[in-house]
Amino acid sequence: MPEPTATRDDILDAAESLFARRGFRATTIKEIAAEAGVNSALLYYYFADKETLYKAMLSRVVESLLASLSSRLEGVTDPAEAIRRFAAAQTEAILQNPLFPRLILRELLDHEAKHAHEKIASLVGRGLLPLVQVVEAGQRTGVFRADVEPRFAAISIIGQVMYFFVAHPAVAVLLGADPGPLPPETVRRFARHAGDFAVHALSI
Amino acid sequence: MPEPTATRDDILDAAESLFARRGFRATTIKEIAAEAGVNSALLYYYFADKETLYKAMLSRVVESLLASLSSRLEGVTDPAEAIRRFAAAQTEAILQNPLFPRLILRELLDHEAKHAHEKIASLVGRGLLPLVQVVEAGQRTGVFRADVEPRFAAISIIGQVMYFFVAHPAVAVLLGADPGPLPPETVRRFARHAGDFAVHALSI
DNA sequence: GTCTATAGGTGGATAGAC
DNA sequence: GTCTATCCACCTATAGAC
Repeated sequence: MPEPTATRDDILDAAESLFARRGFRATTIKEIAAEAGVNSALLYYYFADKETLYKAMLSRVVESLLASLSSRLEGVTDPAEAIRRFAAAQTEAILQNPLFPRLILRELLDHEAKHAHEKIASLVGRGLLPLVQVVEAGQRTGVFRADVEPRFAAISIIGQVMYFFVAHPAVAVLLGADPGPLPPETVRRFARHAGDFAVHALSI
Repeated sequence: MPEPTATRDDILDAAESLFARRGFRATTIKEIAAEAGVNSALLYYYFADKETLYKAMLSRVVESLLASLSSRLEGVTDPAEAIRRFAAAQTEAILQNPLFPRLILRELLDHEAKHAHEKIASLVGRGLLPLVQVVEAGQRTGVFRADVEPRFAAISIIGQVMYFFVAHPAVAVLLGADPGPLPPETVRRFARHAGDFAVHALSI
């Protein structure tokens, strides 16, 4: 792990914003440099090439998301409460970094372009699997229906929220919202809805 | 609407496959021509430029999806049954054209690049809104909970299935599946799960 | 309708001064 | 560390022969 410097972080910030909004291929080194306020050649002092910069950016984002998620989920034991908390935590983490869903979805969509396969495994292991285990725990204690595939349930829970953010243009039209980002109240209302929706779906 | 010819359709087919797998910017005119088995200059005989080709491809896909969806949903009156049918219909339409979720998600992610804003409105009006109305109908007849925002519910229902397909690399890891596309039985099992999940979530 | 050839532009990456 | 200047590859799009 190379030690962070102010300039290096500026470059990573600019890369994060541009890669999220336009995608890997549509973002140029010169654009990133311009947004970071540095010369484009300087990017090659900090990163070997565009791909390496992309991977460094994605690592930083994924780590910060997983850290944010797990810090919000400590010490919850009741399964239903854990599901609601998960939806809320996922949403709060995204409100903190709104670029996150786009970066992950782009990575999933572009998986043929190899990019960063290990990061996906990391997200599954530390993001999806804990949720699967919560559902299984609820089934063991008898509060959740036994005829639900726990892994399918985890996909349903996470999918609702991810789709809400990624489909933002469609969601905004459906909700009749002004252009631009949705107000945080609306986003948090959806998060509560998603938690309720999942708990009702799972409960006996 | 230009009249279809065999060559034009070959080009659209190739464009569909490549744009879905790699995205707009990462796909080159020469690749599309090669996959269609024609010379790259020929693409400019049928389409004004790359953007026009992209829009024609997307229109064709969206129209065929909406047609496939609505043909599967005719004459269903019971709201719970309509929800289950919707999840199944969405899944069958995707099995018929597996590229569809990626194309739509890419379009949503790239909306800043203008591309085809009208197609999103069309998908909302003819894909999402009918689902909202089903939820509202169920609430009126008292079979669905009244304390659910129908538009949020529609997002949850569609989001589950879209995420399942788009997050395929993560889903495959979670399910411990072989590389490559998931077996149709697994996909249909998820579709049934998604329908059940939503109906349980909505029912009193 | 379909091809060859190529113009014109842009992007990733490097060399080397400061 | 940061910049200027530039090379080379590749991509979109057009001109024009067949």
